[in-house]
Formats: sequence, structure tokens, C-alpha cells
Amino acid sequence: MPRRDGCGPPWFSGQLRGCGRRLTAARELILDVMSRKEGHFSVEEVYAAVRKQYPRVGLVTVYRTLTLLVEMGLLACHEFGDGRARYEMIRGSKSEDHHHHLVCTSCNRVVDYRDFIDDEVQLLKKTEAALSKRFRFKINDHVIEFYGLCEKCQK
Amino acid sequence: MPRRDGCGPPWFSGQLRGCGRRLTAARELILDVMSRKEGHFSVEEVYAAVRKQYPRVGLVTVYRTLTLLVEMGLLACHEFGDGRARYEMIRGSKSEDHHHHLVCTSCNRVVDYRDFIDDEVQLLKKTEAALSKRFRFKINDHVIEFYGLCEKCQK
DNA sequence: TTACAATTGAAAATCAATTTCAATAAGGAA
DNA sequence: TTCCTTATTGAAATTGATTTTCAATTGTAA
Repeated sequence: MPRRDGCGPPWFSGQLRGCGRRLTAARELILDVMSRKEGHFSVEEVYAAVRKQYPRVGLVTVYRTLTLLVEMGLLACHEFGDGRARYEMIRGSKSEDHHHHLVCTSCNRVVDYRDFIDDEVQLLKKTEAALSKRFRFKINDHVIEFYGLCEKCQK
Repeated sequence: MPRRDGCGPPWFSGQLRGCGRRLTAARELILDVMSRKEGHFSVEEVYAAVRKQYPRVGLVTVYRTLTLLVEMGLLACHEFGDGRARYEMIRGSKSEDHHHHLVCTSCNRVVDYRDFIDDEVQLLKKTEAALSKRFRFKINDHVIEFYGLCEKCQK
């Protein structure tokens, strides 16, 4: 696949080289697609979007690139229980972008929410401390998800 | 596989018949195994335990029976991110047995905790109400999980 | 006991994701 | 620019978990 410079952010090439990696058209394109889209996407969905611009990209490359972008801290990967991973752009720093999820169990739509989590996060800190002590775990992360039916799927 | 009456609870047969199902040795046995074990188990683990008593049981039947027991509300099924489902006995009523999880990302051990969730549940109720209103979701369930390293895996 | 339908096990199929490997392309050096 | 090394790629094969198919078996109501 031929290179196509300039569709991605300028720091991307540097960040790749910084860890001994190379800038390729596939990587630029996939990052570009992900950064334009708002929401959570399966590998197949990303693959379809990328293929519209470059039909030569293989599914395997999409898998590999998404994994790479997660390692680089640019994407987050979630599993909402339907057996396929979803990828989401992290906007801003990881901690700034922290949010929780609301998942429709019928249509699999996922809504991020950031507005109501201040109290949650504060309580989680306390809970984390208590759990850490009690079970001697070093806690690194948490997941809060609500499951239900979205407006459309209630009808 | 021959029947083997009496190893399961007496209400089990009735609950099955109540929804047009039959009591079989495999079903009694799998329920029995699950009710004796404390914790979360993969299909393979249940399969191994069941096979110790009845080597003729097939893996497919274990899959089918675990799914059935979840439908009947006797087991809960969780996915902790390693790509294989875990099944857990529900003891008492579903709401009485409510708990959250602490997952070791290294050895996949899962700890249930019930002691610290009173505050959590109260906050979740509030959050649920706010989210319901804002996003017009009918919320049925939630997941709270902490991820980290257990004592052994920190070393 | 009989008859019918649910259940079973083995094999095959499916589905997401990973690995293999030869061909290609990125990017530093000359 | 051209060359060279090595990372990256795509296609095909592979894996691992789970599901489906189907003929044989077994539960249960009559």
C-alpha cells in the first residue's frame, strides 16, 4: 500500500519512531478514521470504513494496528459482552477522558457519560482502598457499566 | 447417560417441567457440581469436574446446560476479558446475592465482594436515575469490576 | 408399555482473533 | 538518490471458544 502523507497528526510519526516503529499508510489511515468517528467500533466496522478509502488494506492489518494504537495509548479497547472487541478514540489524556458506559442490550449501542461520575469516582477511590487492604490487591483499573434498553429498543 | 435421582434439589425437576423441560442426569450433575463449588468457573473447568463422576458427558452438553441454568436464573455468567465465559452459582435470590468483582489481570482469579457495596449501590441508584432520565434508557443491570494484581501476582 | 418429543454426543461448522511466511515498503546510511 | 536492513503487510492457515447439525437415546405423559 502506497504512503499517503499528511492525513494524520504530525506527532504520530515521531511517536511511532520513538518506539522503533514505522509510519505506514495503513496506520495513518486507521488512526484518521478512528479520530473522525465518535463512538465505539468493532474491528469489522473499522475495516469497512478503512476499505472505502483503500480497498487493499487487509483485515489482519486492521487487527494489528488497532492493537498497536491501544498499546500506544491512543485507543481504548472494551468488551461489552457480545464477544467482539470495541475500540474507542481516547481524546485528551487518559485520565481527563475517563468515563463510564451505558450499553443497550438489544441494539448494542454504547453511550459514554462523563457528567455523573464525580461522585462515582470519589466513592470508587474509597472502595478501592478498602478492597486493596482487605484482599491485598494492587488495583489498577475499574469498569462501571450500566446495561439496559435504549429509547428505541424499549418500544 | 443413565439417570441418577436425588443428587440435586427436589424443586429442580419441578422447575424444569414448569417450562417444558426434562430432568436428566447431566443437568442434575452439572447443577450439583456448580452448587458445591464456590467461585467462578470456565466451561472447561465444569466439564473436567463433571467428567470425574460421569466420563460420558460431552462438552457440548455442558455448554448447553450452563446456558440453560443461566436462563433459569440459577447461574450467572460473566466475561472478565480473557475471552472465555465464567459461570457462578447464584445463592439465594438474585438481589440478595448481588455483589461486585475484583479480578486479577495476571492469574485471572476473581474475588466476589459484598461488604463494601452498600454505599456503591446507593450511589448507583442515584446515577441510574440520572442516566435514565438523561439518555432515556431503561436500566436493568450494572457491572462494577476492579482490575489489578492479587497478592501472589504482585511479586 | 408405548409413542412422541426433548436431550444427548460426536463431528462439523462458525466466528473472532492470531500466527505464519513470503513479498513489500519504510527509513537510515552511503 | 540508491542501497540495505528490518518492520510491515496481506493471504492463507491456525487457533480457541462456542454453536449447529443430526442420528441415536432417553424422559415422561398417556
